[in-house]
Amino acid sequence: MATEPLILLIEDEAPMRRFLRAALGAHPYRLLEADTMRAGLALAAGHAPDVILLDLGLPDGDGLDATSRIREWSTTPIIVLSARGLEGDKVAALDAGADDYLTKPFSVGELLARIRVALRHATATGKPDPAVVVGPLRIDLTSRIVTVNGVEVHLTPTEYKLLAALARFSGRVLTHRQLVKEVWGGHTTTATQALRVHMNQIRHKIEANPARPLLITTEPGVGYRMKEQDQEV
Amino acid sequence: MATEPLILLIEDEAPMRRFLRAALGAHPYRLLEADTMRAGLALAAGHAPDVILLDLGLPDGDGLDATSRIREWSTTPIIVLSARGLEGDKVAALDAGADDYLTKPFSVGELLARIRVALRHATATGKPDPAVVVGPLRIDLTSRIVTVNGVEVHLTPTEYKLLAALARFSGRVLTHRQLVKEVWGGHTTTATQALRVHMNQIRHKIEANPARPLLITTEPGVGYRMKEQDQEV
DNA sequence: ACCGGCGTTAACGAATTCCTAACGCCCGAC
DNA sequence: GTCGGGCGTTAGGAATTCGTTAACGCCGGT
Repeated sequence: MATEPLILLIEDEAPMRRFLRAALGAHPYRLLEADTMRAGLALAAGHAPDVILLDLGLPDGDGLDATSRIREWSTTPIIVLSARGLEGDKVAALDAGADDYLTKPFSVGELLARIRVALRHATATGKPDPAVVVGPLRIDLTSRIVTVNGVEVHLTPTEYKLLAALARFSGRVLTHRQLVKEVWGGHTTTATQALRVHMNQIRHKIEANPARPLLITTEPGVGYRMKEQDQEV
Repeated sequence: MATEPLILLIEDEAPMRRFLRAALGAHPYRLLEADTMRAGLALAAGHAPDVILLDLGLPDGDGLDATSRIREWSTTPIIVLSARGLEGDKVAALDAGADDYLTKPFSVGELLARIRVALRHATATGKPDPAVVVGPLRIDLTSRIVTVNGVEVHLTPTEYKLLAALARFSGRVLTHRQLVKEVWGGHTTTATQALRVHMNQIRHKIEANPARPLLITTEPGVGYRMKEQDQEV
């Protein structure tokens, strides 16, 4: 955040965009606008905004889905703006990864205050690095590229999800249940054997000696753990 | 967050406290209650809760003032609960350092979701994990890593469960029955002999002289006790 | 229709973990 | 002095878990 904080507004209704543009314009913020989910995701990935204001009622996609997609690689604060104020909607959005939820119509002052809260969090969190580096292994969570000693390795979708989940909590143990939930999503229960197979595949792709894994160790009876991320500067 | 997240509730009205106690009780949270601002500040300082729920309408002090006071030394998420829903109140509270603001009456589901958001932030802040440290022994309860003199020690699942239970109550005696309940879960009763075996294994792994245990002492006829943890900084 | 990549399940050897049993020790009770 | 209970210690076999390979079905592209 070298200059003014950058705010990404994803909203399809032009009047609302005008309104927010005017409200934010009076403050030292730079504004980025998108009127579709697709464009919003592209801007989020390309410009690394400091806060995202997301309207749930987009025509070309589910806002909850967008939230989870962004959360796969970024911790940028997301403030949801929605016309629907039911408890279920709020809970679903917050659990999908949103940081706040405002019901339309909202007051500008409150929105600005909540944006300030979000920015405060962002600076306190520091710079969430988009890449996890552990020894020779490097996982770029934004571009989905995994390299070992600089050479790119190809991972299948589930392999990547598994590795990314471990990377996001590098240094900590993830139980079998947590991993299954991260990769397959909550409801499945009998995937614990598939887990071992995929882990084996991953190890053959990233470990120097797959029989003696150093990067991803197994905690018998509990789960797996990726070695702690290398210390940054 | 060694075990369940600790939530501090600062609220003067007994019915509301009862209500929240019931709502939170159904979830894996530990609850701390205060009915005055003074008591709340003391508990916040003494117990380092993971989330603070703060009612603004306390009789013995201004909630905004309390928020700023806490923010002087802590970044613990503060969720304000207030009967007043005016924009000015919200902005003032959020700018004073609160992280969220809920207007009474609020739905329980939304409160719980916003608590989860707050807890998510707390873990993402990247502060070093809280650990129990007793002499050369260090037990990181979140990443599940045990070290002695800095070198990592491998523990089997039951060994770890046993050690973690003792660590959580370090300084206090845990009876055989309590330990069996912690490790095997409530119903089993004839595991008191297995207890001795596992304790023996643990001692060989963490004690300098397993025959003269210093870290985990046995209270004859009662149970075991881990030496009190070193004073934190 | 063929083929290759992918996800899942099955099967089996190997390693790990867990419990029970057995024995020796210490210490208080009688 | 001796008995008995609580505890520490060790060993062995049962049970669980893990790693590994092979096979099967699915799907998209050619």
